Amino acid sequence: MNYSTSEENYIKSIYHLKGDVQNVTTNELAEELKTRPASVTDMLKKLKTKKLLHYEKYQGFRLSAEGKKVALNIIRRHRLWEFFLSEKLKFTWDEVHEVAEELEHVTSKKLIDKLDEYLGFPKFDPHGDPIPDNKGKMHTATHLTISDWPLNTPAEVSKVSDQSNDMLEILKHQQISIGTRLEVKKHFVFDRSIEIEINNALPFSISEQVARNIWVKKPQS
Amino acid sequence: MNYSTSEENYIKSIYHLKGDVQNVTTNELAEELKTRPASVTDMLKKLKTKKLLHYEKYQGFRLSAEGKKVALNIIRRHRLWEFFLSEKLKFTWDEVHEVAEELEHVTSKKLIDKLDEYLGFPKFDPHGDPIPDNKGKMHTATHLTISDWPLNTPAEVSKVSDQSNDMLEILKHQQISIGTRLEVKKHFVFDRSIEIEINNALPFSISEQVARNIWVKKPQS
DNA sequence: AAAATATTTTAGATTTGTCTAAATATTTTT
DNA sequence: AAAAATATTTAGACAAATCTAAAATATTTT
Repeated sequence: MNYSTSEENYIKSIYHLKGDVQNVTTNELAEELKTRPASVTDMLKKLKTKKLLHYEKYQGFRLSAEGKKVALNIIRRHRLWEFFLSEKLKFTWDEVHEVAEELEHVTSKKLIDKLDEYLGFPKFDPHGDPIPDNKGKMHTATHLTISDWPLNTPAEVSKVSDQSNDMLEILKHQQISIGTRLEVKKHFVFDRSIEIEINNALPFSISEQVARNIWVKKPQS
Repeated sequence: MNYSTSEENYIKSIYHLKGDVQNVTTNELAEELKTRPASVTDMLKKLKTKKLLHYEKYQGFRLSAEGKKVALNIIRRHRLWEFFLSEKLKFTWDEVHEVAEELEHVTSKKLIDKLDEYLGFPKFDPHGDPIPDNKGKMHTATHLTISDWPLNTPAEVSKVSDQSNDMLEILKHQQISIGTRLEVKKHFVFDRSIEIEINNALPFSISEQVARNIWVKKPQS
């Protein structure tokens, strides 16, 4: 089933406001979409007949199972495009959203699955938000290894899986420890090594083996 | 200035039918766009007020300078996306058009210029059609592939792009080589295969894949 | 529990892009 | 050059998505 750009934007906004658990009110959604409550009511009646949401007059509404599926699919498209724009076309993190708002409405499933593959099945977009896979599953983890962390996005080291002396030797040498703040600057395709930057110092690279063992999360503040 | 998807499709079709030299008729355009003549008239009035074309009642219409600029921009977007889909996402040549029809309407100039750069400023799309640069300039090569050569017009083979053994086997079999004179007699819509005639002998057909690799020019004399 | 206030829905209008059917203009045929 | 055929435009309608203003319903306050 395909939906219009407008229908997709309503679905997406409902999901962003409350997921599929809580009821959303007409005014809230009007505010979010920068439209009028009357327009919201009109569209909701339409989405109800399409069984994308549960809706009782004056009682607010909530996404149905099908509605959630549709929402996750739109979010998948949006975030994959954001990743592409940032990683491949070198847009800065603050420029990607607007363009992705347009690209997300191109509905070819094949396009999105191939794009996903081309990008290496990324798990998070440049803002650190998780990207649903082609079955709608998302990594809820806020912890990732450096290898999966988005480029140019602040990170804080939270864990090191391999505690061997050999690993610790490298960490000590590079002055990396729990709590260290860093950013990933570059992914090298050839050997999947990674360049990181700490405290605005000169970036340096680490091998994939090392990167896969260093876990990071969004910094506290 | 931004135009709606529908307006863009009209502009693009006019350009495809006649460029900006000849007048296009209402029925031709209705046929091309799979719509009704009345709808064409409606849209043309609108495009006239936007100064994208010259239009006199009952006299047909032609793109204005501004209209041509818009058309070339849409074609640029379309062909860059086709190149991307084919080169990066590994779509086959026959799958790219449909998806590009959607992507071409995403209007961010920055997106397209960065995509162009990322792709290495390609000059031709996967079908061999030239891609306008960001100033609207296209490689207007006097050399064309057999697929683009006009019907019943003398041509001389100037180049063969694919020099693989498999390609050369076909050329040898059909007795085609650099300098061979031929005429294109027919285009088959179904598989875009092409019928050619050499030395007034019995015409025979070649596939699109082969035709796209054989370049021709006007014979010397 | 009634009044006041806030929220939501309905009724009716508007814009864009499309359509059918009828009217008008142009071109071709006789 | 008139009739017939063809092409184009106009008139009026419709669906989608939106809006304003008014009515209906729900919630909060007194």
